[in-house]
Amino acid sequence: MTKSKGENVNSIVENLLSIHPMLSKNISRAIRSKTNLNPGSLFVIGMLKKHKLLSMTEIGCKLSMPKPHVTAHIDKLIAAKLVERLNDPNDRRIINIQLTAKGLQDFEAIKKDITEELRIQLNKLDENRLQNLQESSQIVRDVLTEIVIDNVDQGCAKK
Amino acid sequence: MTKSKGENVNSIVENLLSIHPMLSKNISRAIRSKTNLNPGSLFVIGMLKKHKLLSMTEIGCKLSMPKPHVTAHIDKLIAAKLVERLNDPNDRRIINIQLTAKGLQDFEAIKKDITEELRIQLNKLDENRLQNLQESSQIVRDVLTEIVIDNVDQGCAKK
DNA sequence: AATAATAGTTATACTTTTGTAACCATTTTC
DNA sequence: GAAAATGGTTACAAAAGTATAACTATTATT
Repeated sequence: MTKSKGENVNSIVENLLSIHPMLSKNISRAIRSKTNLNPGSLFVIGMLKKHKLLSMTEIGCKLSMPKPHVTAHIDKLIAAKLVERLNDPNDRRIINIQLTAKGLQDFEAIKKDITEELRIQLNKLDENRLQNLQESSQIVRDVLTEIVIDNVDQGCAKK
Repeated sequence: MTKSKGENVNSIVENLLSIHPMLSKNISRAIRSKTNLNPGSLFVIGMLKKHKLLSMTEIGCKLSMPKPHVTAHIDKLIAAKLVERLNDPNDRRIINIQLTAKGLQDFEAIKKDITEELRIQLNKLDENRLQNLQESSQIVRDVLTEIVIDNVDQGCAKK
């Protein structure tokens, strides 16, 4: 019972549309209750953890947000000492952002906190289903990362 | 290279935390640009499509939103003729909500619209990866539905 | 029959997200 | 070297999500 390409795409879209609100509700709520950061700022941190060093413009490009919003997020993160600004030696207009040691450390702790309920629920699953879910979520993550990054990076190229 | 239960849970949490912002950015933006509805209202419709008939309180319970928000969402959806109110014959306090024919029809069209970009990206994947992603996203959806519903339904029981 | 509990609405306020216009500093282009 | 383009900030405004208190109508409790 293999499906056609079109059927698979439709089914995937259905699944992602169903997954989205479940994650959104739970994770957003947890972020609000467990941290002083808003979800958007946490996305910025996650992006910085992945890419190590990004300029303001690059952050905005990768997260599809206009520059003024990036400034606002970074201002908050700097006030919390989670990131720092670094002047670019080659271009004095550019300000590069990176996580501080505290930022990296706090990010891990925050992740633990905000997913605690989810973790409790997951722990009720038996080993086989967990293993299965682990592999499946990994695949979804990897493929989405690939196609979403490709999409967002249009125009975000490093010159 | 099988993982321990705890390792699997951690890895799943990591994956879900990574999937969330990718879906959030893309789907939320598409909802905003392609429809007159806000994301929250669309979640309500999705829930109604699944459960057919829900009271105001049940909707709030399943989507973890307080009753005043439900009223606001339903008011908008009724103005758009996508849902209708039905008085409960057994309890005149209760107002049940269900999708109209237009609501069901529009929902399908909206889903097509807001996922068009995603669909284009997905179509670039080869058949094997699509099949793989279909199965994986289905598993993630099913398991999340199971554990999240269980979670949210605490206190939402049908009496 | 009086009281408590439930279902839903109205009103209000706050935060987050999103969008946009105007601006300064620096670099690139011609 | 003047003009245009780029990187970033400031300021303002609108939409959406979130939270809560107070209220009406109906049903359940005793």
